[in-house]
Amino acid sequence: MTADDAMDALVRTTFEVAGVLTRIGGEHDLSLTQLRVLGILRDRRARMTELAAYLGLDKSTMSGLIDRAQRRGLLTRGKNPDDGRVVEVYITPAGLELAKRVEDDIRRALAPATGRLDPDQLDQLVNLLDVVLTRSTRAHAVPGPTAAS
Amino acid sequence: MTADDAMDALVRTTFEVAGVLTRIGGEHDLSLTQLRVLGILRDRRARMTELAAYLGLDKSTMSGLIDRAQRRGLLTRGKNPDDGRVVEVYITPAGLELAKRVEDDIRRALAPATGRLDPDQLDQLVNLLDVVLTRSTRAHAVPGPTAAS
DNA sequence: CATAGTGGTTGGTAATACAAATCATGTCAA
DNA sequence: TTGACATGATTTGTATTACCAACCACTATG
Repeated sequence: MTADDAMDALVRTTFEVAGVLTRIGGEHDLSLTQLRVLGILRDRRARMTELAAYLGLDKSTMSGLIDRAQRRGLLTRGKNPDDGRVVEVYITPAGLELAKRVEDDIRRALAPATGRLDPDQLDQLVNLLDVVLTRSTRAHAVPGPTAAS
Repeated sequence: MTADDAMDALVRTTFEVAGVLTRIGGEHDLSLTQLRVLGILRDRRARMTELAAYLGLDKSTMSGLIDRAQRRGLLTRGKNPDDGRVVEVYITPAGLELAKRVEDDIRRALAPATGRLDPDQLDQLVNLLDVVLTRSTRAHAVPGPTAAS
């Protein structure tokens, strides 16, 4: 029964957080997907197919998405010298700045929620979610089930 | 710092779970939003404005959403005898059946993830997420921070 | 070097979402 | 009671998101 409760809590949390992200994104004229793209490109560059695969979208969807973000000056397309077919996408300074602002807003928006937990509980939550997020089947060296933190 | 980690874990979990829901929904020709509508109407009926407010969407968006679902025979529109302006939306037997199938699929899809946690951990996770989801400011009588389960 | 494969874009269509305008019904005050 | 306003929902118009199929450009392989 508890597994069902957990599923329920996860799904409700998902909608709740997605709602917050959608709202904050909207305040900056960013869809949830654009917000994700910006988030990904904050750290690293990526090729179109890579982005599409990561986001679970079709290549053609990426083209339009990147088109619009590029038109807004948030991203740039560049060529890969080793393979003329590849298009690599970078974030621009303007994009980076926007990404930072959005991240701050998200932090502020979620603070009341996470703020209801004390440091120990936050640690627990992070550890538990990390386990849930583990993609592979390998045990992943769970960092102490109950003896955590 | 841990609050940021928690935020990060929550956001990544959100995208992960949303991805699963989108995939499963897609297998049944349901968008994430339609899936939510179906989920809401499983238990109770609702009026258009109510649904829109709950989902954070515009009323006009709801009209189209309900139109399509109704055309598929998943929902019905009914009139409220007390107020002629109000339209109430019900789920149909077909819709209920689909909702159940989808829920099963979601359960199956998330099982590997939640299955990595033992009963105690599942309890912890549910409790922690419940606290995070608490909308109001009241302390909500946290059911045992560390002494849980 | 021809052929097949890979990476992206283009064109077409449907769904999602918003805003503004509209319509029908309710409510309230003069 | 009726005129003015408010509320609930739909309609219309537009942009975005997303898919698929077809296509173009470039690589790799025989």
